[in-house]
Amino acid sequence: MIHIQEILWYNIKKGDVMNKRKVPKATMQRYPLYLKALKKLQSLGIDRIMSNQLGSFIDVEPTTIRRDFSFIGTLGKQGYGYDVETLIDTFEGHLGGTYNEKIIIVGAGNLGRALMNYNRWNNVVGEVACAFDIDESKVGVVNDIPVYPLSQISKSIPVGCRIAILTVSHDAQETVDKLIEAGIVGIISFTHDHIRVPKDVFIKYVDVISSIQELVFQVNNI
Amino acid sequence: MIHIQEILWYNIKKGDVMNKRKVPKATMQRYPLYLKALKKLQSLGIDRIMSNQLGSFIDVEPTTIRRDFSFIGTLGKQGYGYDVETLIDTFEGHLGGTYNEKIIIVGAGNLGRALMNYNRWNNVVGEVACAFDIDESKVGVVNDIPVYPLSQISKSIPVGCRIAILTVSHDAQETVDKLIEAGIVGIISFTHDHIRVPKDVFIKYVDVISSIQELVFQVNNI
DNA sequence: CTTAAGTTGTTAAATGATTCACATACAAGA
DNA sequence: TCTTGTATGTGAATCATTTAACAACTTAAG
Repeated sequence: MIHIQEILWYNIKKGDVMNKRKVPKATMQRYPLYLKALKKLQSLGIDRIMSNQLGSFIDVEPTTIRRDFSFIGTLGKQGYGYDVETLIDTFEGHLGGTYNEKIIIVGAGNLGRALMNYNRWNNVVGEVACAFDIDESKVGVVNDIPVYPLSQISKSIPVGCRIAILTVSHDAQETVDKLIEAGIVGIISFTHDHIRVPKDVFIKYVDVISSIQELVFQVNNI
Repeated sequence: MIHIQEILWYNIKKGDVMNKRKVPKATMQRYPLYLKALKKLQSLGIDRIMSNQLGSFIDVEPTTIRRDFSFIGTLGKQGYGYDVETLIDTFEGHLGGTYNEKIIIVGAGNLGRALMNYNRWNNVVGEVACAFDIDESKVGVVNDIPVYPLSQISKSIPVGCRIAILTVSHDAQETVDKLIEAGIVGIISFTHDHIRVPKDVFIKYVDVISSIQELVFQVNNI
């Protein structure tokens, strides 16, 4: 004899837990694009959108968009489309739009300072809390952001800080090891070096040179 | 009766022309990584390598590496491995290592100037020939690189220039349209805007904010 | 020369991602 | 309220990429 509670539990499990399928990597890479596009559309006064309109706006198949959205939940209404504001709120919740992500910059050279002067951090992912550099002469303040000596990382790293932007020009691996020890679990690396991290730490490369090389390859192989 | 020439022709065609399969996108994205790793290994004095050694160095399956390499040609020797110098030469040939790629930077603000001061362009993909900015007050010279008014793009763009780095903060789409008109076929965009290009033009985004958002999503969904 | 050990390049199998196709449900107008 | 048109969300099919498995070949040693 099967108890009603078992049936309910089974359905809940099946519907909520088991359906929480792993989000494909390719899908994750498109989420920031969706958010970007939706904000643009909102700023143009659009408050409701269909998957094929959004698709033609960003060159993604409507059906790909619908499937990508479905990993997050049931966001649209059949026969109606999607509410732009709802979508933006949902995506911001997942992509750091609570604006309380504390980010540190490691390496206060040309690029590091350019990033500190970049004025679009707030209201996008959070704020740059502070920076670090191994060179004591770089210590000080840039655009209201304090720069500390790298040796003080474990003392000066903000509470709850998980993400670091790496703009050092030397000893990248060594620096990353220190960051992980200090509790960092996500790294954006601007260096052209390959860095090894444990598999519970995520690293993403923002590498102009690799991008140009890939572009040259594409241009040469039409 | 079949003539010997037909057999030879058939074999050549089958082996050389038909096997020139289209390189997968995923593979293209790994080529710069391979080149980077190989150069590192060479600087450590390694002149011969096996696919599984390289694989464990960069966390890519050896069999993926071998397949990726096979799109370019027969680069290794069975029972021996790969000659590091040969690999580097081959990849450099495909990825702009002839160092004669003339690159322009469009937008001479903080980021644009930081890129001009970045001193690792030479001997990697080519050189930054010049820069452009819509703001006449930015015109001048930065790190020996001339900065021209954007209005002069069609006159001042170097002959044979195919690749532009976009670091403008406004009117990205409009600027890109001008670049394409001036003969640019590959664009690295640092802007956070979505840009539309004809399908014979390639665009790659180097976008800190999207990267951070993707990282936040990953960190939140372990 | 012959054999053993080892690594590539590639065919075939497995996994991952995209697109098709359609049942389902909502919206809007009569 | 009913009916019609429309857009979503999702199994099933297709396409793309990765991994496994192995034949073919190279080196090196006896």
